[in-house]
Amino acid sequence: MGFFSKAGEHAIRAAIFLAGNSDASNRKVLHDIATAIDSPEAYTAKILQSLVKSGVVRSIKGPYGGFYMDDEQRTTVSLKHVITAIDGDDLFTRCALGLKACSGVHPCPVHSEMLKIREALQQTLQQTTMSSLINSDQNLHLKC
Amino acid sequence: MGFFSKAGEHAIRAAIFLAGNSDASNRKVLHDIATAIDSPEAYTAKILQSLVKSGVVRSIKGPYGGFYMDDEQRTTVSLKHVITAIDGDDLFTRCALGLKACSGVHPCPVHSEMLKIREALQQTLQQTTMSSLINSDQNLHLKC
DNA sequence: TTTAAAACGGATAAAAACATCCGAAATAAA
DNA sequence: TTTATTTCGGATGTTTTTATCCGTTTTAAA
Repeated sequence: MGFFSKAGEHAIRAAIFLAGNSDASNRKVLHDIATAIDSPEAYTAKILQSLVKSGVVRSIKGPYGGFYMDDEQRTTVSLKHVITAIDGDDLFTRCALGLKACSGVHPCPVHSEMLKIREALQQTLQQTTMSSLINSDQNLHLKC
Repeated sequence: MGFFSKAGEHAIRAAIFLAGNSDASNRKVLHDIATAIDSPEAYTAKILQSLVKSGVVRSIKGPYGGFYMDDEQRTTVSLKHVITAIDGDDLFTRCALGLKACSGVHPCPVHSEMLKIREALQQTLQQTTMSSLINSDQNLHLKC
């Protein structure tokens, strides 16, 4: 895979879609989200449930319910929040060679090289909030 | 997972071990490699076969045979060669959101952000040759 | 209060990644 | 030439990830 798992990719697309196309009084229903981001509906349901639990999006049950992202989440939630909610933090913490004991005091042969990349990635994902994404590009495309 | 698949992690450890502990007249046998890098033996066999096919290491069959890395490979082979031999180039080419049509002219919402990280990673992996690794650290530890 | 629409949660299924097994081919030494 | 040692390659098994299914819960409207 690339940087993220497939579930993580679905999650980011779903989060961006909700950031740009929903709010507390304009909820989106699972079917519409899955269609908009071109992801399998049932699997997207699971992923959205995880995002709700981790506070990335909100949901309301019953008729006229659905998923949405509120203004606070749009400004607070970063790509790092989204991806760690689904993939965990292996990308930021796991030794590139898979060594359990790898650390600053006991580094693997590629430790310092990878640390730089890792920190650049982490910083980019942290500073990329949902609002920064939807403001920088009003024509977000999330499928195909 | 982290940046690389588990197979990719095994592969890098194996390549570094052979770079630092073998040459054309000092081959290492599968069992010793697997032990040295703390990887499952049978699976390591498969991975080594891929590395042989892609020219990262060499092998000789029969008694007194084994795997090794020659001087040319030590200076030529980079971490990028090793990892692409096992994981392919998804890490360098796949859209972070999994969009098929993502590209410079039709970018996904995180295209430019991820491109920078991707290029930094690619450059780091390309310039990190096997010889640079074993020269910079004579006490490579590859297990635990 | 009944009905219908939606998310929720647990069970199951399919695909991919991870890993093992074993016979075949190569080859060095006895 | 026989034997033993090693990699090679195909088949198989296991685990994790990806994905689906379906009954339950919530809740708004009729």
